[in-house]
Amino acid sequence: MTTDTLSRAFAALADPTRRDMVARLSEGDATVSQLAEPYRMTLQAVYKHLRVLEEAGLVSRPGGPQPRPVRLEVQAFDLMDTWIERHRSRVEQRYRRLDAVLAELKGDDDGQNHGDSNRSRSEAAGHPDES
Amino acid sequence: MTTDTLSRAFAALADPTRRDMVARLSEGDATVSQLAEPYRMTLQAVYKHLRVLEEAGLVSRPGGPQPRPVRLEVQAFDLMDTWIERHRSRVEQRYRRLDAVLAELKGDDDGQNHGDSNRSRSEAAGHPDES
DNA sequence: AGCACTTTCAACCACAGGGTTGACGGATGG
DNA sequence: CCATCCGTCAACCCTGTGGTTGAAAGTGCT
Repeated sequence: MTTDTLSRAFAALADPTRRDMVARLSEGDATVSQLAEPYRMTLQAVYKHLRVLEEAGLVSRPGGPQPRPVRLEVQAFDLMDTWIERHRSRVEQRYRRLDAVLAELKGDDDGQNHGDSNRSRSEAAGHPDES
Repeated sequence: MTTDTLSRAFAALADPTRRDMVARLSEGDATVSQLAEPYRMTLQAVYKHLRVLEEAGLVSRPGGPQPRPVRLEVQAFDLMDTWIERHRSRVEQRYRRLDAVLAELKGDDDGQNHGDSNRSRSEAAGHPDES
């Protein structure tokens, strides 16, 4: 309902069937029944999956209602991609910086980390936003 | 249970709270209680989220049991990233090829698409695998 | 109009998932 | 030893979701 696009996109791809549909759609558009054919579930179930993908913005349905084609929508992928990429890169940066620090003080300190190494709780961070 | 890693990874990131945790962990390791502090839910709830992230392979818990740190695990992100990237690129290739075809036969055919433009159901494709 | 086919809606069922409360093991510190 | 904080497990509630069946629309063909 109030769920944001990113959540819906990730949730949509959390299902193997849906991922398979996306995989097949990446090869070319298809109608609902064409999509449904390989699976052992009902056409209605497939249709429901389709709705999920649609509401996640991963898929669109252009054309008047008959053999209504289903088309992949790339932009939603970009959303997830940039999200993942942003945080992945942050971690890697942190690793690089840590390696630098380790190289800096070589091997003088004891190997034990006393747990409270990161006392930097500077920003309140009381906001579960997405930035 | 029998759910594959990719499904778990996507499902894990489908939750805003979990995504926020990942975002914060990308800035540095943290303990369970440190992680829990900003949210208005119980520590146990946060712990559960943590378990989800852990079973998805997005996070690891090194160190003996005391202020057990939580650490981001980048490799799982690579999994999702490559998946997304693979299919995104396929669609883009298709678009390029389609543009090429359109350019090829410029404007001779009628503008109406009779719906059954893609009769190419050549490959059986009856395999819901992940490849 | 009538028939066949494809898409869509609605009601229902079983189960996974986010959240809670309650209690328990294990280290830390008086 | 006893208090305490942290992490963890378990039972339970409620909602969301994947799947079903059954029935309705919309369109194409004769």
